[in-house]
Amino acid sequence: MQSFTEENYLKIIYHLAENTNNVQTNAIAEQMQTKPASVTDMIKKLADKGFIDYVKYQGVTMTEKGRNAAIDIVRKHRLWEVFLVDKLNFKWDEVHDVAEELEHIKSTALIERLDEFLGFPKSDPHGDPIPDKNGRFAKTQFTKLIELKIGDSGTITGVSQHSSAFLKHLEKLGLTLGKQIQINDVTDFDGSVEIVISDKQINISREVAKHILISSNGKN
Amino acid sequence: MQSFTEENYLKIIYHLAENTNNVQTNAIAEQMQTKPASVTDMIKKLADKGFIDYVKYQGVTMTEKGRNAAIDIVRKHRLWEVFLVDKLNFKWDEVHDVAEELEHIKSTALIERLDEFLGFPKSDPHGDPIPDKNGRFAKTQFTKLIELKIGDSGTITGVSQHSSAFLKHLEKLGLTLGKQIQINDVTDFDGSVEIVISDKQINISREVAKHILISSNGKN
DNA sequence: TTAAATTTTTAGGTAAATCTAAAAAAAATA
DNA sequence: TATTTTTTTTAGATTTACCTAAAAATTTAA
Ligand SMILES: [Mn+2]
Ligand SMILES: [Mn+2]
Ligand SMILES: [Mn+2]
Ligand SMILES: [Mn+2]
Repeated sequence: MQSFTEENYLKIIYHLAENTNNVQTNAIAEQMQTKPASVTDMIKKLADKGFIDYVKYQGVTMTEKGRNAAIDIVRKHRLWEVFLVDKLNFKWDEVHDVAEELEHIKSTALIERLDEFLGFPKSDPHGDPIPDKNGRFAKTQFTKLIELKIGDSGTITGVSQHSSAFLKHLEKLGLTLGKQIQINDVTDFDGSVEIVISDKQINISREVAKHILISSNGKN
Repeated sequence: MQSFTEENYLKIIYHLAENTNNVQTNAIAEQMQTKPASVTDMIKKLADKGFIDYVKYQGVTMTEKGRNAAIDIVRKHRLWEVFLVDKLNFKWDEVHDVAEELEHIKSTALIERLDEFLGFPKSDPHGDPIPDKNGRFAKTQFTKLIELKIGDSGTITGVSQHSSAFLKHLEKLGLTLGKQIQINDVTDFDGSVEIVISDKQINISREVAKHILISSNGKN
């Protein structure tokens, strides 16, 4: 069994590995809010334990064992987030920090029964997929709102930024999961996007549009 | 905020202080499954932080601050136990170890909403009282079954031993919370007790009888 | 009330996870 | 290609929570 710290490293390396092949020391340090020297120490340890492959100066890649361990933590994180929102009436912007703690509770029985209690949810309050107990989950194929063209429409099915400030902002604009949107116009001046949502026309900044994930109507 | 280790020390000192005025170093070491020398280190630290009063060679006593901190942990532990039994269908002998981890999750909002979700329970699956959010709880006045005399009767309202082995044994004998019992006889030979429960007559060992808590009929 | 037993503390050390400062390697740029 | 910049690693410390062995204080018993 791994320490909390090891689990946090594994989860972060796993997420970084979704975008790059070789995960860099500095990238890990930034995510872990620690120093590169500390990361070097830890990745040696994780490599010794067989969670990652590590070649000096070349960054790290996850092994099968490491990926499984990381997915297990992600599963727990997302299930707890569903619990907090569905059962304890937390808002979607309030759950992340608590889930960061709850994800480290070690009990297979607990997480399986929680999964069942929640009705085996497929996605968390931010639209992210929840791996099943075998670590399997549908690889979601979303389009960023910013990439849509005028006239395109779709459903909000996820966000790629989990900060409380961002989520609260979306909430205020009515941009919540499941809502239908259509692109009306893209402003030349600042790249902001004019969309129609719930029969109202609103303008959202480029920065916001970058982090909203859309599934096109008709598919998915 | 305290570390997990500090919280565990506080909780154990709090429980030991229920039976003695000055809690001894060795008693803490035994409960913490650690060495007396380690305890000395930690109690100095807890004294520095104002959680306990400590005089060399005299043992420790809890301060108001320490008691409040400990009660808060006990509250969390017991609420999580209720959650596990009431919502996730754990048995009463399966919850303790998981609750030992969950009790350290730091979020006031979480525990208050959990309390509400559970319907503000007054006692946990083992009959122990749950402090409210201000740390107040009814001091339960139970009698040990072993202390009852022939002919006495009452209701099982608690246990003073939380090991899985003991609780499973009680379950098998049908000795669960809320059950009515009456003392039929006490065996001279081994001190075992013959009781009537659910219209059946069974014999329980002295050791078992010591750890079952009864509230007399009529009161409580 | 001295001697023996028990309890508690001190002294000195270890392992995990962090840090700073400086050296080494790799990548980018001129 | 040589130089500069960036990335990564090493070396050496620090902090927390432990440990063992030995000394000191307290309690119990003779
Ligand atoms: Mn999250
Ligand atoms: Mn999430
Ligand atoms: Mn318990
Ligand atoms: Mn309990």
